[in-house]
Amino acid sequence: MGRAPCCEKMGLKRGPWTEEEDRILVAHIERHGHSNWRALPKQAGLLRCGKSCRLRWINYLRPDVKRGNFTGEEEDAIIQLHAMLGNRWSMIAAKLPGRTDNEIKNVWNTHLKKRLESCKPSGQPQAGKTGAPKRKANKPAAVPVASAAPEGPTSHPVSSPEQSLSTSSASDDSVDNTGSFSSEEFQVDESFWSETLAMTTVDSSGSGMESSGDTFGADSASPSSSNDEMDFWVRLFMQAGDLQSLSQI
DNA sequence: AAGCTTGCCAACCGCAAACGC
DNA sequence: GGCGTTTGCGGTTGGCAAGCT
Repeated sequence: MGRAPCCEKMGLKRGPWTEEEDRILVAHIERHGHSNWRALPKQAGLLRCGKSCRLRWINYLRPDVKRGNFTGEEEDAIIQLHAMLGNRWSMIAAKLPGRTDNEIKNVWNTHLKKRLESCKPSGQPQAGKTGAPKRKANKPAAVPVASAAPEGPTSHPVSSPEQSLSTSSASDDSVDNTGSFSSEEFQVDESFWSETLAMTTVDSSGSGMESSGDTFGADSASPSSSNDEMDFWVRLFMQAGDLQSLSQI
């Protein structure tokens, strides 16, 4: 909001969107779609840059965007995914129907990160905070082991939902120091992600979550049920467990 | 009641990948 | 294959509201 303007110099508007602008953008996208963000504002008669329109649509105006507080399950999912993926917000968002990367990023930075830090010994670096390379699009396999399996014993890249933070207010210690999963014990490699993500997208039973690419399409299906979400996590954890066993052979 | 601090979140920027010619 | 343009992503900022002194 207060940086060097990129739109202002072209006479374009910046800052908070008005209801009128929202209406115009939604109406235009409903009628013509958004094949070309750059041309869209001009066609719609908006004094905004395409980037701004895109962001507004994705983060706020899309019909499938879920508003309101995050549920415990969603927070757990974010924590787990962040432990494995690092700051790949778009990938995390793809696994949380109705949530945007921006929203997840905000929740992480304002709530979850602090919560996580408060229950780990000082000096422990945050999972994936620095390790993840910036934007390796569509390449979950690129998750470096270092970020996928945080070094501290307090982080559990893959733990059961019961171990998750939001359900452990009285047992933060359990998240803990016992280290049932150490970085040596659990390492996520490329094949893990290829297989795991493929499993979630191609799941023929139909119980998997949506594919990461289509989850948020304006015309995508409605969000999956929480049962499906739980199913996803159960499968993910089981898969992780299987791979661990195999790696020890 | 007023001033100050802190937390939240919408929106912006820069960079890099993807795309098209 | 090279180059310019567009899109998407992650990091960061700053306005506002709530809480605190």
